[in-house]
Amino acid sequence: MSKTNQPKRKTVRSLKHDHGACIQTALSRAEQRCAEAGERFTGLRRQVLELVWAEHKPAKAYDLLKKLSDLRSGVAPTTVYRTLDFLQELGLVHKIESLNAYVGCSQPNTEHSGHFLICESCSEIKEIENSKISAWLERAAQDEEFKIKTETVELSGLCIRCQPS
Amino acid sequence: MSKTNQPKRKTVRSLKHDHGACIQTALSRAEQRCAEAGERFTGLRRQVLELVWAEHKPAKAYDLLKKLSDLRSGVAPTTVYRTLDFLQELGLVHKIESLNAYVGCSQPNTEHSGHFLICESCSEIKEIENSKISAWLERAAQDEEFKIKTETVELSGLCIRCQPS
DNA sequence: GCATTGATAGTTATAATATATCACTTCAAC
DNA sequence: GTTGAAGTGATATATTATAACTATCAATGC
Repeated sequence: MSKTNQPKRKTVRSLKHDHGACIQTALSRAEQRCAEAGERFTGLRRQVLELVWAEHKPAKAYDLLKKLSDLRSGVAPTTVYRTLDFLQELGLVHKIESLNAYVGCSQPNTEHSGHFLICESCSEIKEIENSKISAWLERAAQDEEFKIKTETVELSGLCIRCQPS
Repeated sequence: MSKTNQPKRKTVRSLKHDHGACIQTALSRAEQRCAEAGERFTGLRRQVLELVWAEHKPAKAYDLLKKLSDLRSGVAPTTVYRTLDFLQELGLVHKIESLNAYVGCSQPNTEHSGHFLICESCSEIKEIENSKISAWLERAAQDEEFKIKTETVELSGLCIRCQPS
């Protein structure tokens, strides 16, 4: 066993990724986003967002409920769903429709629909920032004279680390 | 009131669209598809598919359950979900993840993920056949060296008939 | 201060969606 | 006609989500 003060490294991701900092960034962006919107970033909202960001994996509402119950009392489904709805409205989390689960948004300051790569093997989720996708989809919709309001784009498959070499 | 034998015209779509024929086409394609796959197109499967195709709108599992109960006895949730799963595996229906609902597939003979335009106003759903979308998404995924297996693309908004003029 | 008010959170109940499991039936192949 | 697999029936339960009402908190004007 190493005697260094390095934090434990458990996943491949963590080899390159300081997740503590990642969560802190998300929280301070959220604080900022709430301030802008004139909304309060309450203890409950902070705790739920922190739990959602605990991993780069989709968080299920009832799993959040269980974890949240360890942190405070009087937690019911409503508590979780209400808070997730709030966070969604501010663009702080996205719902993954194909999994009935939630992930933190990495770009809460820009207006956008989330587009996701979902690894079926390790469950990690990556939000792709490729704005061309929206432009392409708009174009396809225009062929039908359809006016898009929200885009659900969820691509399931294998991330680079889970592909057989 | 007209005295012709024309069927009643209730929706805008029906003015240009012979939906009876539309369902018949879907059913015979399904028969063909099952034969190819060495699967049986049973009465139950036919009835469920017919109900899914009743409208170009998403059909919810429990609504199908109710309607199916009028047609036969011993219908439970399992009956419906099992049959929908079967139809999905053969590519005869798609699930709309953002609505927890099902629509008939218009191209059951070609291998494809469904891409949908969903009107928030009239609920009509159109499957877009634009194969460029898949190519674009592949390209975006390749930037992350991600291997796509299934695509969920659901674009909600307003169809041409529901847009304010 | 403190009363008013709207936003936030707690509480209870229930609705909507989906799966597990086991038993019975049907049907096609032999 | 037997048999074995596929299909369906039946019962129970798990999972996901919302409704409706009450209590508390926190900002504001007085």
